[in-house]
Amino acid sequence: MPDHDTKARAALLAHQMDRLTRRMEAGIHQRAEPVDVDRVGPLGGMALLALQEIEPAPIQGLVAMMRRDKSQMTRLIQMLERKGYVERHACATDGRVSLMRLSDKGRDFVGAMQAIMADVIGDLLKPLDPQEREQLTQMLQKI
Amino acid sequence: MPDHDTKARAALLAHQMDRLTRRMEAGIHQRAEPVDVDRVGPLGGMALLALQEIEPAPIQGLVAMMRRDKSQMTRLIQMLERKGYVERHACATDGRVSLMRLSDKGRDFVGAMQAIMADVIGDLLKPLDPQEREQLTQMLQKI
DNA sequence: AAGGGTTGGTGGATTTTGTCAACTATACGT
DNA sequence: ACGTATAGTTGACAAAATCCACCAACCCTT
Repeated sequence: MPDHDTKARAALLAHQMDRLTRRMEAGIHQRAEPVDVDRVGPLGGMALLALQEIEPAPIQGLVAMMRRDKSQMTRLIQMLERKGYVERHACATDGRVSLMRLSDKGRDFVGAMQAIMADVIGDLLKPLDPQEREQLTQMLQKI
Repeated sequence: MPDHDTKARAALLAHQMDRLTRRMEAGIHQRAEPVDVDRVGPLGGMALLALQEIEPAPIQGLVAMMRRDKSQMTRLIQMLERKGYVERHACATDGRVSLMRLSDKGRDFVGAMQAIMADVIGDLLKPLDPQEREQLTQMLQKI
């Protein structure tokens, strides 16, 4: 009965991912001093991390990268800008886009955030040996 | 500079997971006939899937499994019960707990849902050969 | 150069999820 | 019998997601 197995395994995978994500967030929330995650929110944190990879970038870049609705992204960025984590300036070659980049404050945040995440995730991945971890990221990369 | 690499890779992993989750949900949302996911919501769907694995179970069971707040689970189950997907009856040995199990309608839903998920996930995992898929679920299992 | 379709970004409104604290009632241990 | 722990519920609220309409700048094609 391979059919039943396949079906159950797909659901299992989704469940595992959800669970793992949840544990990550919980771990981060726990270890991050309130000062650090000082009201950027988990989503804002992810956005800053992502932005660091592609800056300078238009909102559309983040939308594609994070797969969120664009309206959600504009509001998120507005918030991050208000709080001084990102800066924006009009694009010279296209009047519609405004390019975002991290401010110094934003860059500091990203550094701290990465440290925390490395800590938390390293912890969660303890049951895996280094080689497996490498495999895991590579597999996810392929997808 | 191994330190910088490690930090970046942790963030990358989180990002990959988030992205993959998002793609799953999008895929499911796309292929599910509206009738099927007929207002149970993504979370409700996951809950039914999870419940199937452990029924009959108290709410506390789902709370542990899905790592959500108990109040959230209460309300979610109430909704699912109202709509006829789950049934509850008092536990004989413990007056505090009420055990949940899937109704026939709930069971039908789970079957349909699993089929869709197998489809969607099978699609997303296409870049991986069968052996790798096996590895992936096993790794996640370890965690 | 002028229209028509496309794309980047915003705003409004609503729903779904998530969080935190208080509270009831039953169970359990001593 | 008493204090404490546990299962479940409720209220209030914050955060995240979704959907739709909209503007303005772009890019065509004619």
